[in-house]
Amino acid sequence: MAATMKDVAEAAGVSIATVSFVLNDTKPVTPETRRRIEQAMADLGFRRNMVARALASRRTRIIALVCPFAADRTAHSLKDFFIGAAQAANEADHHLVIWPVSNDGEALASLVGQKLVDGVVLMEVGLDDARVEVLRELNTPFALIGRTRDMTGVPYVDIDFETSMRLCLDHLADLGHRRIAFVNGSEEVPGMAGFGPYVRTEEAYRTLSRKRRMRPAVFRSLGTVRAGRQVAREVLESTPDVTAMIVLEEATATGVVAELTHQGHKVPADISVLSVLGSVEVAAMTDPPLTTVAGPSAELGRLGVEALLRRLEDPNDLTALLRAGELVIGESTGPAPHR
Amino acid sequence: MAATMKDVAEAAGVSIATVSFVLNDTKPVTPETRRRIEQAMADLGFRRNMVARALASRRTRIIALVCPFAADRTAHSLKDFFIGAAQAANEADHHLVIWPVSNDGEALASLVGQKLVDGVVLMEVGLDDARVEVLRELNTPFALIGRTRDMTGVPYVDIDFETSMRLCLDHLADLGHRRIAFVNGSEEVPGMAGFGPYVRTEEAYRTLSRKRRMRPAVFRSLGTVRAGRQVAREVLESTPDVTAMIVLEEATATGVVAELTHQGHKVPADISVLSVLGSVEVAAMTDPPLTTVAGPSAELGRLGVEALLRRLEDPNDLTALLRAGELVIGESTGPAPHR
DNA sequence: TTGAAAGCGCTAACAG
DNA sequence: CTGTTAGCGCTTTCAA
Repeated sequence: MAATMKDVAEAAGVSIATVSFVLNDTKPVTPETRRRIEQAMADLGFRRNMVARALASRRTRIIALVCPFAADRTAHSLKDFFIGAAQAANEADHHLVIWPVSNDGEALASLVGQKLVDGVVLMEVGLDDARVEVLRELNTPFALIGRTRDMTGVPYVDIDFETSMRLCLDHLADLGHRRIAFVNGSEEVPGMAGFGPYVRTEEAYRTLSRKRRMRPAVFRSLGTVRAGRQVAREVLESTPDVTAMIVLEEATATGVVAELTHQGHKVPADISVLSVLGSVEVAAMTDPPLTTVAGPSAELGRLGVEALLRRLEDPNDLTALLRAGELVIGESTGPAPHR
Repeated sequence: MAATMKDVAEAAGVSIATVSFVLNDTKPVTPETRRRIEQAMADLGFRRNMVARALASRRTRIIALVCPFAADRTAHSLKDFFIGAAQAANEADHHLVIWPVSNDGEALASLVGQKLVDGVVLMEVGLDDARVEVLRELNTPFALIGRTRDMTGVPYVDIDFETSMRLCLDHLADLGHRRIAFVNGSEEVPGMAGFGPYVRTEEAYRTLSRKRRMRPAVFRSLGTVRAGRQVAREVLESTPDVTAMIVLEEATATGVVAELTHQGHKVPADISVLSVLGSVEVAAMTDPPLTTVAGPSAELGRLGVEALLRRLEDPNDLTALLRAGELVIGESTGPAPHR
């Protein structure tokens, strides 16, 4: 069977402790001894048993990514978070386990209690999130992707909503738009009340609009294509002087473009549409392809893991990182029409 | 700190072995003793340490999902595989780790060598896949999502391409279509040569077309919107009598619809478009929303894990499951036009 | 039906 | 610089 450290020690004619020292680089070892040990490891094809190591060292080198449970009501970009997080973990010689757990404190506590993971990265945190309390009480190291209301002492990474929104408004203002509507997601959806991105993008939109002396016009819509078509009609009826729309949920943005076109409005000649914090893939799928401020999903997954890993090194580390989306210009935005 | 079995044993006035027996239900225990032990566990808030259990039992109860590395060239549905797999694992009291490993045998071998996981589920397997050989040599239990050329002795779950394609053709034939093109993905992409879904859907399309005495017309396209627009033009030029198109990559399908509409062809009045093995979410995003035979992604993730778990119970278990997509009727298919 | 004890493979004092 | 050894918390014989 697979060689153990004992086998390596015997083959190299040293004690098992010495093998451990070269493996972990925790104590000085004569070059010659080291060489013999490394030779033996190579000969035997030795690979260190993670489980034994974890038990003895009280560090499993596994971290958990807690993600929303529902496969359906879940952003396209979830896969980017996964991949980004898993890669960051792998690069640091850690493993990433996926825990699809909804807002269920008990389930989370039970998983954490298994002592399988060194720490937890929490996704899609709400402004008030029960899971954060659970983790705090369990004394488990954790980091958040997103923010709760009170972030004192909690490491997190999140989207820089203000900068992201500023990118949208700058782009549209540069094109001469002065009457810009914002279509937010709907907090009516169960579990979405106080959802950070909804709250923060809207706040940024309102603040920045006023600063530019533009009258805010906020609409809400479910994150579906159908709802997007609906809200497009609403906007046209209630605020006909709008020349551009910033849309938060990408499916909604898609519906908006479809409905505008359907009603005979040219995008972007008559009205511009900009998708904020969606994915480039989905943005590319509409006709015309959406201009978007793409959400930094994979990066956030990576940064969340890295924040947790730092915290594991240093219990006082307090990462607080914001990352803005990136403006990817498509064909759904153009100069404001003369009216 | 967290209570151990020893604590429970002491509190219940029994030996640690007895606690283990009730925990694992491996030996008969007097109801009274059992009660005392359960009481003690409840009082102490005992939770079994997974790592110690794993080391002693030589079963970690962790399985790995090996998924494509590249965050970009990766289907929207990847997240569904993840969630389906993670849920299935959780339900069976297992954990799922994500290993983003491309076709790199050595990396995979190194991960497996850590003895962290009991088995591996491989995604996106090609007709000839190096990783399968690696796993076989390492003597690691594994299951495939997808199929290699030679599947003797290998447990797998995969899409039932023939039935999925039959659903497409039936649907279109029922609507009176007789001249149906198929737009395949492109094997020109590095790593996509011999990609199972490409090979098998095309084969099914050709076979079934001939059976119905319809002349096959196969096109190939990269899985992007732009390429979809391109291929739509190709089809129109080279095969103007086509009244329906079946498109494999969903981004391509999106581009096809956009281009047809753009060129003044009404979908579906002039030409029907059907997306095969895409996601309902993306299908809903075009205008008109695509009819699709939706790929069973979450289910395959789940079934792949379940196949592996069975294999772990019984090394001779040989799961071989095919699951067809599901026809979700949108508004991109309609009666064949009179010509 | 229960208990004692020997590991699982490694880490980390401590001793030399 | 290297070796000895006591665990990590649990499973699993074997004996009682």
